[in-house]
Amino acid sequence: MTSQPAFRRVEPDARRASLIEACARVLAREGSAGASVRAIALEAGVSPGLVGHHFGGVDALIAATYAQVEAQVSAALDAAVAAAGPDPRARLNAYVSASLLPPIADNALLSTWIAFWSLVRARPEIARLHDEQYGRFRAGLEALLAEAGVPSPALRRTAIAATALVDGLWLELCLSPHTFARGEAAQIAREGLAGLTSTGR
Amino acid sequence: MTSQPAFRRVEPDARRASLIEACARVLAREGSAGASVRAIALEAGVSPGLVGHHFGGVDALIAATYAQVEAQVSAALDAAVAAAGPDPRARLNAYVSASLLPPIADNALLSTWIAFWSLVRARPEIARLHDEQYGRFRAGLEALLAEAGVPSPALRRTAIAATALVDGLWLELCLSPHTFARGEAAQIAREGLAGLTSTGR
DNA sequence: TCGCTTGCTGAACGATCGTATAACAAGCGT
DNA sequence: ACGCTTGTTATACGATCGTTCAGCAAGCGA
Repeated sequence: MTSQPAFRRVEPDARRASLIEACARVLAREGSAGASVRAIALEAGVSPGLVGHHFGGVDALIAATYAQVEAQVSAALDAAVAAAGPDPRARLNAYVSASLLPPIADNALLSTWIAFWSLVRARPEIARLHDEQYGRFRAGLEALLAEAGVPSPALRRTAIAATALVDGLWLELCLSPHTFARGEAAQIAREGLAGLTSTGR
Repeated sequence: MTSQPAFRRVEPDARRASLIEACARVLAREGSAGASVRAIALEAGVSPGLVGHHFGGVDALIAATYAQVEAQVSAALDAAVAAAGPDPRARLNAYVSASLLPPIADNALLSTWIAFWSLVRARPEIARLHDEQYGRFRAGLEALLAEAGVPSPALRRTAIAATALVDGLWLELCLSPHTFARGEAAQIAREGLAGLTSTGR
């Protein structure tokens, strides 16, 4: 009778990725308060010591998870824009709509995102990542708005408003998912965007 | 030499109010993660045991703090609307602008609010309070929108969009206060509202 | 097949968490 | 002036937190 190995050795990059995924799942399920080293390690099926071994501390793991989630969202948005074709208005709509439809407007992803928000004020590293992410999101939106003919002076304010609209819908979608459905949120965002760009002059 | 009293006896209601204020300050300063019984008691200048004595547990204190902050915000918004006079459009603008100007768009208040958001998913009592608060905010907005001539079919969607716009601006105002100023946020909200109501048809 | 590298485990540490409770004392009523 | 009510303190308890580290073992290379 040959006993199976008590654990599997995995190369560091793969293990780090596995821990990041587990961290995202815990953040989604229990919020930032429940994202303890032990809970994450249990979720990943490894011992608690591994977090310190691969990331140095739980803060670095959470920051890495933020970076990875943000990269996923950015990639999905870029893909949606690319799939929308050349029409500027369609590309703009695709950017905003995609933010509020699967796979981005996924319950787990939104919960993870709000957990990050709650950490911004406490952890400077998370705050830095947030600023970068917000800047990127708004810059992408500004570029699409410019393509769509929004004049330069109104660009910044329109982009801020549209970002706020999307973030606010994300927030409510996450906090009380029964208030409205994902499809309705996307529709509201599309209509709202039309209003924001029409009077932005 | 007469030694001064080691502590002062205060009637329960006043002590509860004092603890609620201390809780709000801690939430604003350190976020939800830092709102421990001991930190709150230290902030209030009392012993940790008092929290359990007056509220039964820290969860009830946080819920009570939520309720009190929400009541303050509601009162301030109602006052702003009342001060705006009879014109429907002015009342609507006052409602939205007041949400993004002092004293509501105060750093401490916004930080407290985001701390509550981060607790919604973890604590059912907070989730219930949030649903009530969100419903009230949206209902007030719907009433003002109806006054301002927004047709009934578009009422719900427009109110959701406007609420999302305000929440999103709150969020960013709180997460990275250096991105834009409070006054700019109020201006963006006013312009955005004009756009939302013009094409909401 | 065996040694070596190293990913990994699991226990232990001190700090801090929320809560319960016995003892204390402030200050009003008599 | 003194007893009584009760608001308040201080301590203790068990659980859980993040982190550390000595040692085990997986699995590749020789």
